[in-house]
Amino acid sequence: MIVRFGFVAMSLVVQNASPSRTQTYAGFSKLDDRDAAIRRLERLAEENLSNTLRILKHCRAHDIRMYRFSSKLIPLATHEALAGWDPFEALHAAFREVGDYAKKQDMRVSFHPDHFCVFSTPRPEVLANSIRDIVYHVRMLEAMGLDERSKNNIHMGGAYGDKETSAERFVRQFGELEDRLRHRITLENDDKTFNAKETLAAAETVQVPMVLDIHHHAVNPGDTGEEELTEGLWPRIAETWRKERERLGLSSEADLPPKIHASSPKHVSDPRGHADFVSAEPVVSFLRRAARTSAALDCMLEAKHKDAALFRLMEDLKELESRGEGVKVLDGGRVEISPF
DNA sequence: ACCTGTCAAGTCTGG
DNA sequence: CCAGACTTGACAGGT
Repeated sequence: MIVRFGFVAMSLVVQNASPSRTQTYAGFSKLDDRDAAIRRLERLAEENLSNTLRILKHCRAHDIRMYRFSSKLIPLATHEALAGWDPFEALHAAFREVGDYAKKQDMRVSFHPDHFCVFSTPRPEVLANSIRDIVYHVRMLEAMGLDERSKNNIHMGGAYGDKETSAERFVRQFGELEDRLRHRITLENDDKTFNAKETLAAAETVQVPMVLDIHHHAVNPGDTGEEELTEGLWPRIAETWRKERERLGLSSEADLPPKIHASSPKHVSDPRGHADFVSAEPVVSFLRRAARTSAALDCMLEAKHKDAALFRLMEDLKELESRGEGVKVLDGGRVEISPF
């Protein structure tokens, strides 16, 4: 199985390259020239996009083929008070340049709208905000000129005291989204409410691919044991991706491999928190089992130290390779994992 | 230059 | 019923 690794949003290696510079609404409304204030937001967005491009070039230089964009590329993008503002016109060229570069380097890119995007919510205004947030993220992918292989990963949301009803509400409300939005979404198991089995059931029902977070699974496994995860759930998760490839007319698993997230617990007292780095052994242990089913897989690292954690993991993988642990570091940032 | 409280947004818990 | 925790990088205002 061929595995590629990626990291999230910012680089700890490239200096002064934040893709998430912003402005508070309090600061924005203090400026009395509204046009100038809006131009300032657009200037910040251009700076964020130009730093995003710098990070993509850094990825290319280090054979990193997977990256998650910051959701904060455009400051105050979905704020109520800026509802009439369309930043995409001014940012057209900047978005296109980022997208063109990602395509040229054949990078897998994505977004991860954060916890304000909740399709299980019983509150109509929260649902409306969630749709607005998804539209914002989809418009960014479209402005980059990226096809539907590039997606926005979300969680199902809260349980509100009744997880079953909540899951049904998720399926109903999510199902009402137009195809243009639905085809841009993946579903991920979370660390305290919807576990891997429940998330997979929902993903199968609404027909979107599922992203498996193996750290979330470790702290929120439900009744799913390790054996059932790799022998029972993983083949079904891989199948959600096969269906998506079929829908997109892609023939090879390498064209859109299943995706997982990996991170390590911050501390025994805070097992849900993300550690600075990622321990290689538990990840390799999962990958070797997944390799029974899959020929390709992409793994997003969610570590505090971002790309620095990725570089350290690659060094640790080389160490495992030298000990004959079923790992082989290839060129192009790819790692070959042998099944066991 | 550095430190600390705050930030647009949601949900859950505990008092 | 409401305040605070959760989580995160960066702003904003202070020294």
